[in-house]
Amino acid sequence: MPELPEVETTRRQIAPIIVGRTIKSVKIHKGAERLAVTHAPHELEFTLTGRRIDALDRHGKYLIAHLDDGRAWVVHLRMTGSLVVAAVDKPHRFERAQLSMDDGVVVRFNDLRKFGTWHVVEDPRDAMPNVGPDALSDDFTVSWLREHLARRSVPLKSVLLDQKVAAGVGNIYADEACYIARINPRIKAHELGPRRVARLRDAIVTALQRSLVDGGTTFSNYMDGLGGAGFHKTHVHVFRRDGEPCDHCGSIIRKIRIAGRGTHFCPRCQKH
DNA sequence: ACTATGCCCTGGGTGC
DNA sequence: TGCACCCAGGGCATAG
Repeated sequence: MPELPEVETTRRQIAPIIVGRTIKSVKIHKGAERLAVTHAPHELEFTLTGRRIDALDRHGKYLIAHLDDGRAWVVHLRMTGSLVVAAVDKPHRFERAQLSMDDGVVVRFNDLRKFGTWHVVEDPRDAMPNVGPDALSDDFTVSWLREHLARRSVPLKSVLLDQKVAAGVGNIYADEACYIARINPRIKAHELGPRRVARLRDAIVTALQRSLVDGGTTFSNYMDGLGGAGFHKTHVHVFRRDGEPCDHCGSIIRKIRIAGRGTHFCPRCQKH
């Protein structure tokens, strides 16, 4: 699942290759029409064609390509998407769209489950209306987090998945952050005191930064901007490690369900 | 305003 | 080998 570290890894890899280049052609494949949110597929292809990419930014899990006509091409990889730059060779099994750049480089959008989205908008914020500060930005402060936790009575895990609260955090890093902060993901958000909120904020940043060093986490489908895998999986503490011993205390990692999401934690290190 | 639920989508895994 | 079923989950729509 591409979350902040995976999307940022992709951005860093493909930005040097596509920024400054002009899009020569775009093809959204049959069956992947839902990819195009703001336009009909052929209109979106037409809209992108001939545009130069002036910058490639990221906010939370969104990639934002700034175009030379002032608009923005906003890409979300959702569950199984990846944006891969590759020399021309045989297409990936789950390729849903393809761009050719003016220097011959081909950018492939692969997405097994077809949940990914493309917007072309005047203002990138129009494509991500419910998104708050990026979790690795200076705007993601302890006081911001405290404010949002204080008015929510749902489990902490649910709040951490809310992109309005911490853009870029998804299921993997919500679990990892709770583990690093030694907080039970089931605790009601408003029950967290100031000290633990501060610890949690640091743990979120730590979890994301550690993964970024490894190029993100690949469990099954995620591939980075060059078609490779992230290797943070080998450094994950709890996510999908249920049944295995905790790195710290040796207790068996448990898996429960919170807000419809698989949630992993150490019952001893994260008692409360 | 907050909370809960269902939907989208398809390969991989399991059980019979 | 085949078939039915369940699971994974980000973000949105909808209802309460």
